[in-house]
Amino acid sequence: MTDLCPRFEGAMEIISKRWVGLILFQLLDGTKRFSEMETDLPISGRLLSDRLKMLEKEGIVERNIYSEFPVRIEYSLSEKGRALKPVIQEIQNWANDWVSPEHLNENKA
Amino acid sequence: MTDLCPRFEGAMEIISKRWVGLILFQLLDGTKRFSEMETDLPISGRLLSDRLKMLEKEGIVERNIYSEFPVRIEYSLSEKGRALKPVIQEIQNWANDWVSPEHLNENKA
DNA sequence: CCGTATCCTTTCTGATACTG
DNA sequence: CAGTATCAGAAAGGATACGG
Repeated sequence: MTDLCPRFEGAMEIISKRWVGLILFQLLDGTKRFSEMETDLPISGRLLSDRLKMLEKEGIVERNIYSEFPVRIEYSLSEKGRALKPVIQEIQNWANDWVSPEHLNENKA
Repeated sequence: MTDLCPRFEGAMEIISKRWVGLILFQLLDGTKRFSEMETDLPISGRLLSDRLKMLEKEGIVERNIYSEFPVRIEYSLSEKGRALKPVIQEIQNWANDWVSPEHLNENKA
């Protein structure tokens, strides 16, 4: 079993991780700081931290530290991350065509 | 918090559900029977059943029953489901460019 | 063949509290 | 500000057995 396409599976494993889509969506808009992201996303700091670490490990997100005072840390997309733009774009297109804004929180069968 | 884009969030909630990507990938290839999918996917029958039911509820997958003998049941994509083809395609493109086939099972920090 | 029901284990999430 | 540690509850996942 399981041999659809190893690369595709690998990609899905990253992208389909919960919250990753929203994080990417946000970072495509530009560099962000931790607290900004935490404010704009519906997740706790711990989860955001987990995901950013994971995405950094995957080479999708870059973490830049500016030794000013106070220290500033910014997150942005790497080239690999920016390459996901078409994916996010297509999801957005599909969402516009097929998903109603009220959809959220309706999926408890 | 949370107001990136309700539609996008709704879309991500469906698409990023674990295994959904692989299921869509498979169905884009054509109509499939339950046992075929179970054989080709790395998930148990219970999960496959759950996901198909969810996708059917979302109007993405169609379930067709042919009253032959023995009864034959086939799954295929609805128009809404086929509209996801560009998304899957872009993920595939990204995977080809950026994901190594060995990637699987490396994400346990 | 095509599932559903149940049980049990693993993983994921979120709240809270605490460092540099 | 930018996280990490811990802990408990929720959700997801797999195995198995059974029904149409």
